[in-house]
Amino acid sequence: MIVVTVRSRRLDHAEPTRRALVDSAVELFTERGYAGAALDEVARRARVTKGALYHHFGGKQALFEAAFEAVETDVVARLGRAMGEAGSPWETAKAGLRAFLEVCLEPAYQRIVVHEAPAVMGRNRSREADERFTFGVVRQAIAGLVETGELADLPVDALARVVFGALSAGATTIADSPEPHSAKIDVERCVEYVLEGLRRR
Amino acid sequence: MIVVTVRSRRLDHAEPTRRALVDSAVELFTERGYAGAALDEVARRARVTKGALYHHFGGKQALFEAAFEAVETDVVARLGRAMGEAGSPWETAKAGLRAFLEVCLEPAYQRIVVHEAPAVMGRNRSREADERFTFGVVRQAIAGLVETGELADLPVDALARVVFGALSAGATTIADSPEPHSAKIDVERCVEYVLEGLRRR
DNA sequence: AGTACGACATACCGCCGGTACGTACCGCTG
DNA sequence: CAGCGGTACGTACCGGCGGTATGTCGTACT
Repeated sequence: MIVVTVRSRRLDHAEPTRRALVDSAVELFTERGYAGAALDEVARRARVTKGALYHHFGGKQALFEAAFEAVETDVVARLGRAMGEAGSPWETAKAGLRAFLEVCLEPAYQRIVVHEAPAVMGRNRSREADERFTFGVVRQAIAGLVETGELADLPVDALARVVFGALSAGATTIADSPEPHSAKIDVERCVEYVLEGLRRR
Repeated sequence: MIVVTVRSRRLDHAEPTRRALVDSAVELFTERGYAGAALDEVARRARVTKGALYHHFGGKQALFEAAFEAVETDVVARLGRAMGEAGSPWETAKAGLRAFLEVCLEPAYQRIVVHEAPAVMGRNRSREADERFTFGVVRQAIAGLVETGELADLPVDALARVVFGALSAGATTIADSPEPHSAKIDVERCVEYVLEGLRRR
């Protein structure tokens, strides 16, 4: 039996508005944070009304999570490209590190994923979501290094969390620094030194 | 000239209500987060009205910052006691590390300081505030270790931020873990390994 | 005793998230 | 092609909550 799923033409109309809503949500949440962004204005920027918004999303929180996913999927894709070009596992990890620091400089990632998400979605939901995105990438890299014996034999989960925290803090430091350039040099030195210190010894 | 400042008896009445407000603010912000805590209920738990609240504080944000400071000062005091008993700088640092992980398990610190503060107070204000409290302690410890040559010669600011991030992430991991006990063992192993890796080599 | 001021209480406004309901348009069926 | 059901919105409204303006009571000071 062959089932041909025909995309309704109505969906061709519905999806663009949905995407427009997510886009303006990412914009406004980035600019003013979760509490500061009014749903009326999110809808206005997408040139629809709140009715449309509540048709596509369950509420403000659901809209935020959609924005969160949009940002994360984009980031993960770029991280994948940056790491795919490297050779050895160790080189891959370092390439990922640098790419991740770059990503953390972007306002949308900083505000939505790093700062607001834990408070808005709750710690557990935020953690679970991260698992499927950026943190998942870091975890994979760490796991690979531990398996191949490059890194010391430590519990992967805990190690990945600690390293991820160090990376995020470093990135935040760079982003908020009055002199991002020199700050980035300092942070990269520290992080690389930390990673070197983790090598099997 | 001798000036005797006589504490007005009115202040003896005003300060207890102020403290009661801060206390119930810490409670409610911990339970329901910043957005979920209604000022009316904060006042109600302190057995006053919103009028009293707005007499003592400029607004919700100011109240949050007062709660933030209350939590942090308490934590710093306990950290100081825990570290004062140790001998060498290295031992002091390790004692501080363990004490800090303990602190991070407390809901009030987790919710108010770690998760909500960056979003509520803004990243820069939150960073500046931290500087005067918990992060200041960590920074001091790191600076001491670098000066005495125990740690590698890295930029202190960046290093302190990275280590602080690693600690916070580790603590969050423990707090949110389904099995905090084993998680704590894992995290402590990782963090100690990271610190060992930072020793001058 | 009168007065000034601080420490609250009360009443009210405006914004915003959420809900209920109405409407236009599309695709399907007989 | 007429009628019908359902989807994709728009409109109108409610309620909660942060913030403000104003009133009141008690204390210290003269």
